[in-house]
Amino acid sequence: MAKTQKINPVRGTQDMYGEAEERFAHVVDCFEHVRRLYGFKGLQLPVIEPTAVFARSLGETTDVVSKEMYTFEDRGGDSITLRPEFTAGIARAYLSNGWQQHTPMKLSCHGPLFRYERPQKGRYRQFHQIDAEIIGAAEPAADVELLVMADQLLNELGIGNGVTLHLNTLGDADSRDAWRAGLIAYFNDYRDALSPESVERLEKNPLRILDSKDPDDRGIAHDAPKIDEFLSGEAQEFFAAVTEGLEAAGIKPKRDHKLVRGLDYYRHTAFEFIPDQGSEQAKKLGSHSTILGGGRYDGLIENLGGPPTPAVGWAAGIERLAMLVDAPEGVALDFALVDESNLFGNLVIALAKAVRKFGLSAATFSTGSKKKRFEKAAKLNPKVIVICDDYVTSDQNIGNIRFKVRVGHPQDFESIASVLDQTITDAGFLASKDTFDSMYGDEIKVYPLDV
RNA sequence: GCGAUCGUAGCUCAGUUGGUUAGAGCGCUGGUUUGUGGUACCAGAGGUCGCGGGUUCGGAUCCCGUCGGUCGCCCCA
Repeated sequence: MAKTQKINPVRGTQDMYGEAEERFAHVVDCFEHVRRLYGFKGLQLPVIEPTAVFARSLGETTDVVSKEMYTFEDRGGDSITLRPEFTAGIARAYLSNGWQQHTPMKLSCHGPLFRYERPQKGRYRQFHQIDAEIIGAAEPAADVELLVMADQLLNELGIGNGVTLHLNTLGDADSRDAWRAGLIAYFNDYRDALSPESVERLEKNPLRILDSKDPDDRGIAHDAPKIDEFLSGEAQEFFAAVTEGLEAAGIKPKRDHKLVRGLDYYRHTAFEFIPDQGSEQAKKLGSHSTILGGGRYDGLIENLGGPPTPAVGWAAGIERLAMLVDAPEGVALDFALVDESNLFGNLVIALAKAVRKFGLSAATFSTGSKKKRFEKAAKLNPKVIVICDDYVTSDQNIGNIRFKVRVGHPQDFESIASVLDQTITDAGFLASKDTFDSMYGDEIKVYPLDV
């Protein structure tokens, strides 16, 4: 038969297994824990949305919308898009369901997102984020709560050290527009000195010149007008309140005048948690090392046709966080049941079921040579290996099962001994502890109740 | 969309200036052995050297193309 061609995964997707999967799951578990501590409700949202949800909210001209979305027509002719981010879908759900009645709402979710980009380190076409939002809260305290929560999350993940909160304000709509105009005027004078990319940005997204990686651009950007020169009194007060709130929580942000956000709907607070240069964390990540970012998006829900509604939120890439997290300690298997029984074919099944009823994990090994069975069991490093061996005694009706307790976990010996005793009885056998005396070799004779 | 780099067994890789039947470790299968077993030893299976062309007496090795991975630019978490 001709060899069929190997099927490759879709570019930018990954199959997670083993340690990678455990790290990923650990990040999600930790997030679920922390968001509950702050009273955020969970959300499950569709992965597909009408294309308009993103086109309207993110801005038609952004790269995300113009060239990075997975958009297709379904069989009914509707334009459908695989969500490239969470915020817009959350806003849509808020409007679809009339959740105005519940404001302010503290919401969280996590799951896959899709962007048609060139994959590289820490960046995939199907990627995953955790996300937290507060909708319907105009006060700076909401921004602060979100940031305090993010800070706690990073600390509980064990990656808080070496990561700094970079904070900026984009002001209200008027401030932002004025700043933007000021930046365009400033950079226009340096047009010839700017990198080609930045000249293009001058047209499309002048704020982005500020965080250009080009050394020449950086020099020019250094003296660019700062948002502070354009902030309205109200915007200043708002930002001051956020800063003071963070101080009260013991968080020291770094004011970053060059921090902007890519998407159009951001107002006021903008922030990113970024690993310090040269830190261990920074080395593990690729070129773009922001691990958690967000801000206030008071204009978004209105863009989607809803009433003016203030909102703040952040999102973090799970893959990126997972790269930084120490691998969680594997949960050791409690019981490995090696089937060497000839008399009782289903012995290990009964024993395993009984063990699990105690809330202990059990795995059975019934295939391959007897040596292989044992080796496979031993490799999992279980707390105890039970060899279900038997032999016929003189009266032809009695089996004998040997138990061996591993040396690696002697501290568990007592509890395991008692569980074994009970388990064996539950499984329909009589245990006699005659020889169950030492930590090492340790046999129990077990007599089936009913053979 | 642009740039760099890599592509040899299931996995991680070695293959020297192109030269006889392409190697190792791990894993897998079987066996021997060690006082009751995770060890050690032996053996076996598994590769059209990403794919297609070219140069050559001869290509895993050189050239071109193509596909795929990785990293970077753009953008973003």
